[in-house]
Amino acid sequence: MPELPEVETIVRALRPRVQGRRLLGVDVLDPVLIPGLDGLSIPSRVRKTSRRGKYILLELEPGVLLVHLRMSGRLLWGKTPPEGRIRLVLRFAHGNVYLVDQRRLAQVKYLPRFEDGLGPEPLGDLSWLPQALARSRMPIKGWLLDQRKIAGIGNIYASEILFRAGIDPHRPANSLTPKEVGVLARAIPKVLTEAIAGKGTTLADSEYRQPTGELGGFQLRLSVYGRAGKPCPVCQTPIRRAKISGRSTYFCPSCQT
DNA sequence: TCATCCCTGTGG
DNA sequence: CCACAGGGATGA
Repeated sequence: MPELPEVETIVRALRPRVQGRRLLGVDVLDPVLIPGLDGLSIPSRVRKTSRRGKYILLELEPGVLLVHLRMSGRLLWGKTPPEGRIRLVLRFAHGNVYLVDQRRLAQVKYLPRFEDGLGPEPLGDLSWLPQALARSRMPIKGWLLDQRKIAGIGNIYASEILFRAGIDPHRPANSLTPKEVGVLARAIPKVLTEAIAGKGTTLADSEYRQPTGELGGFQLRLSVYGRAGKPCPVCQTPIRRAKISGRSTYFCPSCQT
């Protein structure tokens, strides 16, 4: 479930709690293979806490603990175990990080170093965007979801970004005009930073929580995602839902062309 | 670029 | 019962 804004919210909350602290132990409660974990020597100081795309990185001494929450993972901070299916506990002197994961799809790895095939971050320089889009015939919605092309955008924010940019999600990436690419390049960081400011999106049936257990707030600001049949906030035309790149996609058939 | 799978739960 | 859920790897 978590996309870049949710992961960033989680990392920002965990950083002051674990960065610079000594990781005293790792308990694996769900019998699922966690690659490399047997090579982790404890205790190990957390040198740095960061995000790359939708990955959470805890840089240790040595190596890096990588967490990807996939669909239903949560990282919760506390002194006592929270409700839910706890898969992993990272123990510190003053509290613990719990990985709770209903669907057990989350991935945890301990690697000597983080190497990724991820595309550039969407909050950085986007001057490369026109060239990259010109090389692809994928529908722009699917292109935004492809982590090798741009890292961190997921299904909610792909719909929200394209609404903000006024671009039909079906459009082939290479069909966007230079002007449209410019509008898109501004919409991407705008939507994502607003969502970070809102502490992420917690839908009604969503698993996402901040590490404190609090809900996100950006669900109140969504324009199209999950709103099929409801009026477009700009022109009142009913929002439509379609399947693009195998995922539900929401858009305004009037504003997005 | 699509279907399929991973896993579990919920809602129609 | 089937469809679907904010992700992504894989193989055709």
